[in-house]
Amino acid sequence: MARRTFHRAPEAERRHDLIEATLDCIAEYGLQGATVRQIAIKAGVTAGLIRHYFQSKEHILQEAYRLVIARLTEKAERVTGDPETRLRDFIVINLTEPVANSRSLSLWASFISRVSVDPELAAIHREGYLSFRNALESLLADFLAARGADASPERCRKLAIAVNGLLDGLWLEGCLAGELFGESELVEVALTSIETLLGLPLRPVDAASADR
Amino acid sequence: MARRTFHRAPEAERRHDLIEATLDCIAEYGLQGATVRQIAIKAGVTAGLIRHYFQSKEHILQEAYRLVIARLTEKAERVTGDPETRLRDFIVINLTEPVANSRSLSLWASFISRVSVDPELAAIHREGYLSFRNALESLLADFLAARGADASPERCRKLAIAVNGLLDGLWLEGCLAGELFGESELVEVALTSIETLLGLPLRPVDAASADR
DNA sequence: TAAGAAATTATTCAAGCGTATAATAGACCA
DNA sequence: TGGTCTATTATACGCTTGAATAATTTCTTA
Repeated sequence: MARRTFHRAPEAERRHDLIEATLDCIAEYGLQGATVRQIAIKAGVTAGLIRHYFQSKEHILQEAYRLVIARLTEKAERVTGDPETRLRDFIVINLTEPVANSRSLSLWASFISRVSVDPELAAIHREGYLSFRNALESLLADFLAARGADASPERCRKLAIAVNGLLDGLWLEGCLAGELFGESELVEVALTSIETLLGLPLRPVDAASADR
Repeated sequence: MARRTFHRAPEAERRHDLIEATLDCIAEYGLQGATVRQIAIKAGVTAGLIRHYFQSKEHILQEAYRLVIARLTEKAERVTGDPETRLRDFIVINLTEPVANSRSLSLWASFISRVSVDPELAAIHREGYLSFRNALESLLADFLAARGADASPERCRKLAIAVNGLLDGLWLEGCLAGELFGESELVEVALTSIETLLGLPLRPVDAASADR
């Protein structure tokens, strides 16, 4: 009865593969389907290996959540260019692939549902949330200032709350029922709504990207 | 070895108690913690009884989700009064207790994370979502019409998408991090933002409720 | 090329899971 | 009040779970 052959992988790579497999399991079968054995199968290893890299199942879930949050926020937080471009790109990125799709939502909701159970997950969540909102708030402040509009801290705070809510909500709608909306309908709604909220026009996406 | 005593409950009451216990378990320990045995303990019965009332665990979860959705939407969909009052109450209800709290979010997220796994849950979800958005769209149409503003179907659709997103997003923010906001800050942000989006003022909440 | 380190597999364990079935007792009606 | 129905308890079964440990194989390096 021959043992299966295997190859030894660098620690970082193996850990990453295991985390990726965990996310695949959660997206496909839900948190309940992300068992140690299923994750191992998906990663092409045996179950015991998971415990060699992660102290417990809780720990691999925490690492997996970190990766989910990073993927949801990293692109939007690295926008470049003038204030208007940065703001507009931020909006578009958050409402299009790969941030907005049903897999993202499945993963996000799975972890959110555990935030109230696992304090460590709650900490990871809070960090990601604050970082996202601060990024948005400074984008708004820069944009308003560049246009010579009122950019007082109070106004920026209120606007950040509203725009953050709008983006979160539209992201949710798009992920949950994307087929109910036209091609780029949600992005259009977001851009025109935010223009209205800020009281300032944003150049249309086409003209703007043609500039670059 | 004496058996434990018990009392026979009417079917409707017992079913309701079991569903309520299910929600308690999910809110406290997450979906994973909502085991047949835990639910039974929470309901003060033994595990076998659950199968007497529900065909399987899947079925009790589906019923539980129906209740969650009903509680999230029923109050807001029953607003009365003139168009402005209805719209404003709709907004306020969705962003205050008991709709907006961390328990609601835990339950909602738990089920949303299973929507992609269980088609029956997906159907329940879709029904609730469409009903909510239609209610909002007609509230907006009535309000715009009453004020003599443009209430064309296209405009109402776009506005409903935006306002729905805004409400969902603010609800999310409030549930997830309520302590980051002032007493009624989210409601204020929602009301002023929606005023801006519609291009029409809403009387403040105080003056309005004093009218009734 | 031989040896040692450790990454990986294989196996085992106790606990908990959803479900099935049999025994019991509460409640209603004759 | 006694008999009957069935809601409820009690117990058991087979599986799966996360975890622990022992056995191997791969890879490095001297």
